[in-house]
Amino acid sequence: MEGKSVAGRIHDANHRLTAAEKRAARGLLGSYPTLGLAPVAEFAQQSGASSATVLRFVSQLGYKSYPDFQRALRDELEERSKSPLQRSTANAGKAGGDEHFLDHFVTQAIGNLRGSAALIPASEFEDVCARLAEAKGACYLAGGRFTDFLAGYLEAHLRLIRPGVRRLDGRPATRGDQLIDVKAGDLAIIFDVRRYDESLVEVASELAARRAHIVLITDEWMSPVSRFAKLVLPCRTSLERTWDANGALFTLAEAIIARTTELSWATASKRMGSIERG
Amino acid sequence: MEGKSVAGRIHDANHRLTAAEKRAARGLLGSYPTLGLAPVAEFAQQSGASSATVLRFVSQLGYKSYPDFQRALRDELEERSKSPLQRSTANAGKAGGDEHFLDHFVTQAIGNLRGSAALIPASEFEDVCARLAEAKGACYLAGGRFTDFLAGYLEAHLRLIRPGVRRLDGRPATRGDQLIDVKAGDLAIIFDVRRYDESLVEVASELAARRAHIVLITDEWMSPVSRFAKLVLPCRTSLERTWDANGALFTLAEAIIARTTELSWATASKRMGSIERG
DNA sequence: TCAATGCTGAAATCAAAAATTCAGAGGGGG
DNA sequence: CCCCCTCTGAATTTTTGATTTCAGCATTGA
Repeated sequence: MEGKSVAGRIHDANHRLTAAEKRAARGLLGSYPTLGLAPVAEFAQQSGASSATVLRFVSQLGYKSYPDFQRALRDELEERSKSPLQRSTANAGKAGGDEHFLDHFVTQAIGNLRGSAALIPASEFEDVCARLAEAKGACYLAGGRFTDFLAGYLEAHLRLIRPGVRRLDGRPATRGDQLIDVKAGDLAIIFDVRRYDESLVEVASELAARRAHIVLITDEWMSPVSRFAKLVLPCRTSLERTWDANGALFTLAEAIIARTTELSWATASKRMGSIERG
Repeated sequence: MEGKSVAGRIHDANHRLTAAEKRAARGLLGSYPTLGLAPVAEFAQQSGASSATVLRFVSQLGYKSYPDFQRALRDELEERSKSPLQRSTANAGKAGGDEHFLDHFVTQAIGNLRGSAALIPASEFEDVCARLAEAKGACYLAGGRFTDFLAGYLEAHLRLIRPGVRRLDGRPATRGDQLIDVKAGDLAIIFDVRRYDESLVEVASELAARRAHIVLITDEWMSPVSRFAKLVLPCRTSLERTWDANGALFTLAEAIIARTTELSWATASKRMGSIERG
């Protein structure tokens, strides 16, 4: 228990934590470790809890005082900058493989998330959500080889909060049928990332011809679909590996879901209620 | 002068500093920025100067108080951990709505990611990837209402790197057919999050009866499937909103894909190559 | 529905750290 | 060699922030 990292202790104590204490934990993990180095009052305010709760949280972690906890954070920080690579050899218990893989991967994913948030103008994001919330006309969804699952995920949620949601599947044979009802002003959300899908360009061009309002969710290298899109939301996906990471697109989809729900709460909540019961 | 880094200010002010103040500067630079985040007394002791000198030093740098100086250090630290492409776009917005929604959402998602990394033992993660890479026996995938798309995403990638990957769909009618070939030692990966899917428990129990090795990817509240699982990878999903966020599960899936690819590179790369060409 | 338990944050208390003061040390110039 | 000026850190004061307390609130279980 003594020599454990702060993040590790949060893990251990997780089940003991009360609701407000978890808020504190989340806040800290969200901007780690800086928030913990701030005075209690600021920590409290930033994480949406009271000072008292933060103190209780820290004490749950096993520190006997707040300054004690801060010292632990500083030590960790110091440790990390001393030995960039070998830091968590401390808890390198038993598994033979690369202990840090998950940590390292998650760090990169976080970088992509932050990068994406910076890449996407707030106004465009808001615009998309507002259009979805208005629920005028239909909303079509499509994705490429892998991103089709993102489209599916988004569709499954949007169906709950508004009517007129359809997914376009990839089969060229049925494309005509699927697009036949598209009207001017309908919304279309297309996911497309590198190794871009040619058929999506065709779909997009068809949608554009029918005056649909196309939103493109893509990677930093920009799918060619952007040519037809009214709004483009680019995400960072880079990874020093075989594959790119689409986690940022996924989180963007979830953000859209959350924001749209919020914007259309009055109607969406009723709708969801009736679906529950039905 | 205002927006300058602390280290930069030290450089600029260097000639103005007295002997003892330089000792303080040297100490801070020596373990930057940690020492500056400590209380004055400790800073003083560690750097071999008195508290008063440290305070004078800080004031020379242009900060109006010690806490003010510490805040600058924390801000710097936070800034540094932010992504390569950053703030310029962040504050460029002009939309009327909730400017910070996406930023805020992303911050929470990051918290969930970090929390998940802390929650998942490296050994279990490695174990799952190693089993996948071995490619002995078949690998079944299943998910619930929303998480089915995660299962699909994982499946689409795993198919590229190893044989014997199947997805179990939700229809009870075909369940018998799907499970008929399950053999002892086969791998099964099940996704299940809150509002847990009852049918998944049944599937899991059937799989367990056939001695499959069940891996469960779930949220912090633990799907009841855990009863049958050999390995559980829990992720943080909490959000102060209507829905939980599954971004951490998604990223975990991507991490599994990346790690498994790495572990089985010799065989996987050939396989992927032939799929490309075929 | 109502008690009981436990969680929560506002306010009061208390401790610690930051700021200030000042006597004396050190060092350079006369 | 001595005086004067500047720098320095111990001691003191003041301010800030950590801790505790407690009344109200929510949640759970009967």
